[in-house]
Amino acid sequence: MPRSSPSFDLPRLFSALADRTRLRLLNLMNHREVCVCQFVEILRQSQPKISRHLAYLRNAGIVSARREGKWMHYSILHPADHGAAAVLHAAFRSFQSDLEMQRDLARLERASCAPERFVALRPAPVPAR
Amino acid sequence: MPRSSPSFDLPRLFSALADRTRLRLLNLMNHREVCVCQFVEILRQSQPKISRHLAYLRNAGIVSARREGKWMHYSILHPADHGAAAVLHAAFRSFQSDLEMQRDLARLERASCAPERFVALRPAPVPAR
DNA sequence: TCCTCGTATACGCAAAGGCGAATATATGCT
DNA sequence: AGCATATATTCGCCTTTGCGTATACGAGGA
Repeated sequence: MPRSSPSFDLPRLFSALADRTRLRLLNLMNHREVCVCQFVEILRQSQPKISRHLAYLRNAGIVSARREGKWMHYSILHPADHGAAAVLHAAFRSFQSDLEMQRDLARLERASCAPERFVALRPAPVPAR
Repeated sequence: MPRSSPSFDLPRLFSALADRTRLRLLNLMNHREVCVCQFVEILRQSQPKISRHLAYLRNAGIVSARREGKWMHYSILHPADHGAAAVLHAAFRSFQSDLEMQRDLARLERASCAPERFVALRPAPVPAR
């Protein structure tokens, strides 16, 4: 039986949105490109977990990845389908009344991927032989 | 760790929308109350399957049920949260570009729960003893 | 080339979801 | 009470999802 639906795969889109961690990731990507290390630092979740959810969003076609040296930068990929884009937009708007989402955004303001900030915490170099 | 989110449970809402059968049910309930027998007839799916998905929507809080004699009538329960209501509204709008959804609505126009339509198909009465 | 860092994927497990088939519940009729 | 109809729930099975842990990959620097 043909689906006869030229439109977006809506259940797939909704599945991608049906997880709090993924919603937080999308919220951080709203209007800007975000690096994986920033996601990890802001959400305080393990790197594999973050990476897996980003892969899920990528497979759902609502996020794109760009490599820059060792770093991966993720950003929203707005669906071509108008209805799907509207759903995504409504989701973003709903984040405005969510305190945790706003807190995440505030932390993104200060977050930085620059590892120089942690130089002082590095272990002492191994003595030369 | 407190969620600190007074808003709607968005992942739960999106989970409820992450199934094509449930989206079709919601589409049929748009602007009108629909009887279970109509769902079964229009979607051509088994009654337990329809009933299970309706229960899922009920538990997610986006549908309400009303009993009328032997029949159960379901209708949309718009969320109080503005963001969640907007998401739901965007979902409904996206149905307009989906051929199967429009076909379902067209079938709803003709569908009726009245069993009188099938009187002619009933077996002959058992002869009196 | 080796090492390190940032990121992605594989593995094993537990929980959730979806389905068909069977069964239970509720209402109305006789 | 007994039966038929409309709907809901249960059960067993399979697939999917989410997670922690471990490991692989890929780029840059020594």
